[in-house]
Amino acid sequence: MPRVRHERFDCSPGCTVEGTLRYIDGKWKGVVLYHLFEGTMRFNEIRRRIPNCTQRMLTNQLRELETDGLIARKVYAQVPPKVEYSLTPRGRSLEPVITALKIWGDANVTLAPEVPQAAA
Amino acid sequence: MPRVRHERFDCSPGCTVEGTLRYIDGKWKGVVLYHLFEGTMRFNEIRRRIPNCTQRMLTNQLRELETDGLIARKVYAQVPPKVEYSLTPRGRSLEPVITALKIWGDANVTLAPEVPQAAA
DNA sequence: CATGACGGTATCCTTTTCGACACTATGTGC
DNA sequence: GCACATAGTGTCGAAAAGGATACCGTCATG
Repeated sequence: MPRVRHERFDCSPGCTVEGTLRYIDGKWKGVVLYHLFEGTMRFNEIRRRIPNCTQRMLTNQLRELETDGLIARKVYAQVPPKVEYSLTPRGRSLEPVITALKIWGDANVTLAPEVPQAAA
Repeated sequence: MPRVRHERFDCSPGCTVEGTLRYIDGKWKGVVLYHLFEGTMRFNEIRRRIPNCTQRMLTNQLRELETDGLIARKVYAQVPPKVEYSLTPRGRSLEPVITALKIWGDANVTLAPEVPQAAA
């Protein structure tokens, strides 16, 4: 999330591209959305799927996604807390975008590029 | 561009999504790519299309895109300098991604949300 | 009583991003 | 001699992103 989420996007025709990016930018938002496409999930369920993301960051990203109307947060008033996250229709409409990102990434992003894999 | 471009993307299946984002993230990269899909352009040509972007930032973004192998930079050894930017095949392969971002943005990103458009 | 699971907060700190502004070199035009 | 255009670079500083760590309340389990 940049300092100002979206101020004016009529500056030039490509600006809606940036506009979309502002929504899915953020270190873990892409992955979170990707996982939520599988279905509703509880907080720790998501957390386990993204081990490198700290609890605070996950909370942050989820809150922002919620604020942006991409995901819904449902709290159950139970004693061991239970919170479920799911995509809103708006969030689900991002599926082609995430899919495009994943396809390109699978083809072009080298996994762990700098790691010399047990450089003997 | 986050602090580390891509360290390991094998952490979870959605990570290539983030991987792709790391390439097109950066305040103006999306727009720059978008404009370059139209064809080769000179520095100030791009600059004029993205008025809100400062010269330094544009140079930055172009350098990063070049480093990532998405665009090519051709310098003509002329006295009034002339530099042309164009997409590499790799950069061009991002077209479906940018297109998906633009489609979603056109449909979902409100232009200038806080501006009450001549609120009388 | 201590520990763990759940779903978070609060605080602190470092790194990154990005904007503003000035400065560069060279040739042309006035 | 001065300004202008091109395509930058350098430096500074503020703000934001993001990581580390500790803490919260409640209930169940051992």
